[in-house]
Amino acid sequence: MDEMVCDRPLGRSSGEVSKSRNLKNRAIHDTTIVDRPRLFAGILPEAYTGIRSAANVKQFTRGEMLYLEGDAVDRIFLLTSGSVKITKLGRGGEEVILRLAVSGDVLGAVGLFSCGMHCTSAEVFRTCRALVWESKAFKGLADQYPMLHQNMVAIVDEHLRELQDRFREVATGRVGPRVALQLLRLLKTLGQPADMGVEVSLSREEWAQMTGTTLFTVSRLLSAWEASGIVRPRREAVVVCNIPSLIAISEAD
Amino acid sequence: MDEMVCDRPLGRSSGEVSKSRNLKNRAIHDTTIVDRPRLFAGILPEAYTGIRSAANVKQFTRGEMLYLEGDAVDRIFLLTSGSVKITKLGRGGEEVILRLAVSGDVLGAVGLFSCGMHCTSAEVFRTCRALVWESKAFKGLADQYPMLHQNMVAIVDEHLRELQDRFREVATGRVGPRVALQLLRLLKTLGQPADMGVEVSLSREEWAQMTGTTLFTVSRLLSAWEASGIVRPRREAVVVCNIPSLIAISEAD
DNA sequence: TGGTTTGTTTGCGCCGTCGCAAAGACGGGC
DNA sequence: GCCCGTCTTTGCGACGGCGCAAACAAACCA
Repeated sequence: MDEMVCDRPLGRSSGEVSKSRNLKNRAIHDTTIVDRPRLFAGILPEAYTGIRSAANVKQFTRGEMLYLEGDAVDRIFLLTSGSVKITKLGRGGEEVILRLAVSGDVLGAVGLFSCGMHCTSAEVFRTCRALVWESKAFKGLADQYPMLHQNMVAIVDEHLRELQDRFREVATGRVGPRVALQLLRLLKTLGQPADMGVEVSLSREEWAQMTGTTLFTVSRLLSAWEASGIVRPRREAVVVCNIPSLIAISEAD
Repeated sequence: MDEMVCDRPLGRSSGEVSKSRNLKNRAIHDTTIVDRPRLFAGILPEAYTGIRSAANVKQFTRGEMLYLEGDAVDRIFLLTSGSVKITKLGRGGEEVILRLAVSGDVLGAVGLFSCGMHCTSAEVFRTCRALVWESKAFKGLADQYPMLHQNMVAIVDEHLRELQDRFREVATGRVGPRVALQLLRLLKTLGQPADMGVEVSLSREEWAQMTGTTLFTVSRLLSAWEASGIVRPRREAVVVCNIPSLIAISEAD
């Protein structure tokens, strides 16, 4: 019943790993603050409890669409497990993946306070659970706790910064370094221990949609890297064996 | 002394043109609300006056750097005239242009509330004036007027949405449509009436840096479009003559 | 006014990447 | 186990766009 937000596979986006490890023996309400999703950072524990109780816990299975590009924002999601693919379509049907949301990420909140419409689609990638607020209720909460707006600024800005990096890469760089870099990025949020390495489960086409290339080119790259012992290509996944080499490739040229 | 924020060359990013035109005879304090920069939307006029009085009015000339990638955020700028080029560099020195800020746009405010660092550089493009707040003072204002945070969410989200579009274009589309589309976009914010058309002042290299290509390819495209009577290439500028044709090109493929 | 700097155009050749097609590998269902 | 659908690999061919270099044009300055 009490949804925890703590099952990120490897690492943590902020640099607080060592900190929370050092504090593992502290009081319970302290750890609830440390493991709190960024959206609710700085909210008092009792207020946090109230905010959470205004949400319904729901589960979604792979392939389900949480919302579609163009929909009005009617629900706000806070992922507590699993992952969600955030995509955008072109007129010709070409689809790009903007990011993969994981546990602790919030979906829809930002759009609610800008134009009120989703400009992306959200498809469940790994079966996930989420806290779900009605948009009207969430608006009320945001009015009550101004800190939510401040947190949203930081969250959107982080998304913007990552997309700025990827824009620069796809605008000026070659495919190899881009794919290597994206592989390294997703290792941190989606990587799972596998035989002699870390596995990231994305199909060739999905890697292509993240990096602005084709599934064929991705396949060829992975084959070449396998020959060098850097990765082990799997069906709808890649096992990374040699991270330093991958970093070297990502910095080439 | 009283800086107005109202000299956008053509059009307006929001859809309020007809509205403000219909209300042109209303009381003065109403028009100050209509022409208010988005950052201060929803702020009471008297509070707005106080906020503005906390800023210094400064002028910057073409080529000046307002801040550099990696700098700590120490000043917040609100442009009242001119324009500023927001760029990002790669390790190899390749530079991309993320956007061109114009009158009414705010620079630095978002970074102040996320990581406190600039992740882009800002170079004055057309000599500009700006209201400038010390970051500490601005933080105090944001605490005092929570609406500022809410407005910042909408502002960053708009930047994110535009970059998402451009990311999709550069990731999946061809150069021609991209350049045409960017030409149409900047027409709205930077376009100035010229002989039989609208002029946008950007060099070939800058067009390339906005669209993820090279100045040579841009030059070739413009030459081809000139042969069709769609544009008139100028030194460090392009005059657009046939907008519908440009739209057709941007939607091709 | 003439020289210098900066920006632009255009030709030519090459290479990275795409696009398709066919074959192969893997997994799921019955 | 077998079939069938989906995903992946690889070869081959083509082409869009890049990179360079040289000529050209326009502004700037003395």
